[in-house]
Amino acid sequence: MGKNSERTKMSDTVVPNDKIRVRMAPSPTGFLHIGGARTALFNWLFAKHHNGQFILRIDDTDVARSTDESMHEIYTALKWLGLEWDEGGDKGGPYAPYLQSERKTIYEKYVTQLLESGNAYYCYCSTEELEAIRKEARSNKSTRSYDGRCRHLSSEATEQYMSEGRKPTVRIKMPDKPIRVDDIILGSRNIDPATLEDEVIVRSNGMPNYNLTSIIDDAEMQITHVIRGTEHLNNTPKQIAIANVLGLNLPQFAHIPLVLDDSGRKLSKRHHGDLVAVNRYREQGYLPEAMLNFVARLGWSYDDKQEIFSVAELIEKFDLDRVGKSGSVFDIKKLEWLNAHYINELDVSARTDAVMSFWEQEGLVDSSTKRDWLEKIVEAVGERLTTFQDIIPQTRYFFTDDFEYESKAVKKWWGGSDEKKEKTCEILTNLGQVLQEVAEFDIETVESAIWKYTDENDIKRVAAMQAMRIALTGTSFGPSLFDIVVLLGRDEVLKRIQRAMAYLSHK
RNA sequence: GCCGCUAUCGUCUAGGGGUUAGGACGGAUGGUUCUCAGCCAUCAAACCGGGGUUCGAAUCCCCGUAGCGGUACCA
Repeated sequence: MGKNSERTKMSDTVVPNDKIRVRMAPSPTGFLHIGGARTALFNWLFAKHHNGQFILRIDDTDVARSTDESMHEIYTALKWLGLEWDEGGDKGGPYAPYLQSERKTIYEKYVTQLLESGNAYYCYCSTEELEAIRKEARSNKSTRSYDGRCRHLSSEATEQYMSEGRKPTVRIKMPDKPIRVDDIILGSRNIDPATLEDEVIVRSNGMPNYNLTSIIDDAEMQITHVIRGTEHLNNTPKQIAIANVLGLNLPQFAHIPLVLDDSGRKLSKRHHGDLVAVNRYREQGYLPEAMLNFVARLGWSYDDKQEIFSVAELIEKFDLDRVGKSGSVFDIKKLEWLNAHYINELDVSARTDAVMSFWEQEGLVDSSTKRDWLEKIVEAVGERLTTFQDIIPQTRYFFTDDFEYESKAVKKWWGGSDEKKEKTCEILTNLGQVLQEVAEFDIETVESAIWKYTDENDIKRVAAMQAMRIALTGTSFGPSLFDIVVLLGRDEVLKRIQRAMAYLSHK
């Protein structure tokens, strides 16, 4: 497999009897966005493909920003996508609890160990002091922004700080030997210890930090592979250093490239708002299959022929060795194409089910609306839906005649001049007459009657049809007009033709 | 500033010393039809730059450049 052979080898180093365990570890500080969904998907696919386990851990050590609401939104999004987890979240499991905020005593044990072995120390620097240190380091072109000055605090200094009431943080002492980082996707490298600084591992409020909790939990929860975004790449050596000192087993790492916006920046809640929220796509009438298929192809490919992958195929074919190294732009056009594809694979009944809530939301249908009729509407709409919410603009006129005539359409097909309008009125009148007299109001009869009229009177089919289409729907495009006519019914059609003629003669 | 990662059509990507550099989305054109969508056909569109290595480089190496990520008592 060419360039990826090295990676393949690395992922194959997993002992086959070892059950693969991966995790998704979101921080509940907002909704799940496209990038997070992809991280979840890659983890989930990797687990499913290798018959392993997918764990959902909630990294909520940031008390100030974490919310319960966010956590539940993440659950909803993940469940909608069908990325069910084997352990964790609201589900529990053998390594419970899975909320880091509930695992404090576990971390405390390790922190004590670190402190006692001299691998961590208290740091009394204030935020302001830290900032000054950083500024200084920057102007000195230093490779780190904290100089480790509290490593060797005298007991007098410590007492002094304590008497001032300062609450210390705990910092990890970084090693002075290079750290080797092996990454399944990115390969191996050695990190110069001069670039590693003594990270804060416990906040002054007593809450431990990500770099500590993450690697501890990965070990405690027997995680074999950490698959996460490359924004964590620089955290990895720090976490490895901590694990080494603690004697923890290391997972294998696989950093997946970022999902970017169309100007090449990382997708984030902060900059892109809920434009990138997974739940929003659900609300807009996207199908989870489309979303999954789309997101899977961001950074992963199978070969040069296949774009459409069912979930089962994804599970069968996905592996880390075909994940690329460079970021990928989120292209909504492609998502739309995929969504249309998956919608069109649904039968009429399933499509009707899917579309129902949108109609209901708009107050267009209620329990008395006939299912049979609705299905026929969906059938008439055919392959015109990109998302389910498209059903509203495309079918509103079936339920109400309270619509405006589109001015562009009016101008083009009803006529800009009085003369043309008169002609249109004449056609409409005759069409109304034809429809009035037609014996059976079904598609075949209506169609042949109309064609008979146009052809015998030397009227262009398009002109007649478009004139009537606007009268019936207000727009110049949509399903087959015969479908519309029959679905609307004779009375409604005649009524709308009357209304159109009134409009034409008054203007 | 410092550290790191990355680099094939506009976008997602295949390929990986010798290819007409392939596919898909999007775009354009034509066909089909009562319109639109769809479908079918066709077209335009790419190896970041410079040096090496080599008979031959988009592919390997080096150096640039650019973009991005990180640089928090966020994750």
